[in-house]
Amino acid sequence: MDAALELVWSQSYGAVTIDDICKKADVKKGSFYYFFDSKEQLAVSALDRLWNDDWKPKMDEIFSASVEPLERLRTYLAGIYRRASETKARVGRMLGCPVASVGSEVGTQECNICTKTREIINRKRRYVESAVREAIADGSLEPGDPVKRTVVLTSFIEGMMLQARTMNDPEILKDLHEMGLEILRVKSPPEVTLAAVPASNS
Amino acid sequence: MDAALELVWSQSYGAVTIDDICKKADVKKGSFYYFFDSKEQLAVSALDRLWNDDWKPKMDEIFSASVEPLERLRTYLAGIYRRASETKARVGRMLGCPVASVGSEVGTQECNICTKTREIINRKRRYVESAVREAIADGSLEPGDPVKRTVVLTSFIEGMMLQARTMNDPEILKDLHEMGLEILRVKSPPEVTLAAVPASNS
DNA sequence: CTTGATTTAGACTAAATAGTCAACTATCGG
DNA sequence: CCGATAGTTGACTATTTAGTCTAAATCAAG
Repeated sequence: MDAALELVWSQSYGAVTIDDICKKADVKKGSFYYFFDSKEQLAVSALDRLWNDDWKPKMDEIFSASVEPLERLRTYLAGIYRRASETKARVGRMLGCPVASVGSEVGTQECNICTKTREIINRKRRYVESAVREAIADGSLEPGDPVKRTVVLTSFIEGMMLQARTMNDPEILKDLHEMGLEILRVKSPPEVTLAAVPASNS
Repeated sequence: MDAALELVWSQSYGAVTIDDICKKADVKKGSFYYFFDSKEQLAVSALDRLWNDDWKPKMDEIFSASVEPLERLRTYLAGIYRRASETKARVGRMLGCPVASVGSEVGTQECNICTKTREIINRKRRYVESAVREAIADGSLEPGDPVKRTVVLTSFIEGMMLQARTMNDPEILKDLHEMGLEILRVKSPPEVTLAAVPASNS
């Protein structure tokens, strides 16, 4: 599953063959088919694992209720550019969001992968939405519909990631944090925002 | 090229084979290789044609200098949901932006397709950017950096399209127009905006 | 019509790919 | 140590796929 994720993330779902995955994982085809029926089933399992073992814990930490809602969003936004840069430094490529990439690629085919990517995207969104709702309620964001505000923010983020991947340039994400806060309509002026930034590395 | 575009758009670049394209175009392999060296070269030609024969004329019309800058942006935004719905009605699927989909899929491979998708995305952006710049200059948008404003808007749009494709639901784009104007920071209140809409079908 | 150039057809090869299978090996509870 | 279960292996088949090649067909101009 790790090998499959890496390959699919750095290339695309369609470009990766079962032979590639077996080679990368140093496993023979027979072993592969002992555990999985097909590439599709493997992809679903791998995405499921990605969510449960990697993303969910991280999201639970970032969006912990012990942190102020606006601060959660700040931390989330700041992490995007940081992780993209790290990945680019590690693999030499701007990779973007694997779930969005795969989701877009197979989204027209109504396979099991679609169900899984949709599920993960919706789960992720829920974290953002509840933080946005709370932040609007506690007055740290301008009043408005939290659902729409979340749609705008998450679409913006996905669009930025998509573009960074297409252009192979993580630097496109440099101002994502700042732009994201602007989209969110933070009440306090940017000067105050800037002064508050050091607190985000807690 | 038409057959290739249709297939790649409705599925993905990796999922479409030369045989598929030949079958769809009702052409034999020998003919294909008489005109093209490979699937990649065909894709580049097809994307180039898509831009020159389809997108560029449309963009030139929408972003005509004879129209007020804000009005250009309005028309552009309104067209996205409309066309997505039409396509969904025609092919039964929410397809999104073919250039963005292909660009994301092959973006990590540094092939000729990448160059072409990047070129098209940049060209498209220039239309939006100049309209945003003019709209800020003439006071119909709040003051700010037109480049950043454009990045935010286009990323938002691409993110929405990506999501609509992943979810196979064009209705996600229903409020794109309104949300886009909010992101653009239109100066006049939404009531006035609403009253001005009928003028957009000119 | 004739000729030469362009285009098409379809059979062909070689490689890649998905998927199968029976034999083999490791592990683990008793 | 035994037997059983779980896991591994590599060779195997069938299919798909990219790409080639030659002969036939079409076309355009004199």
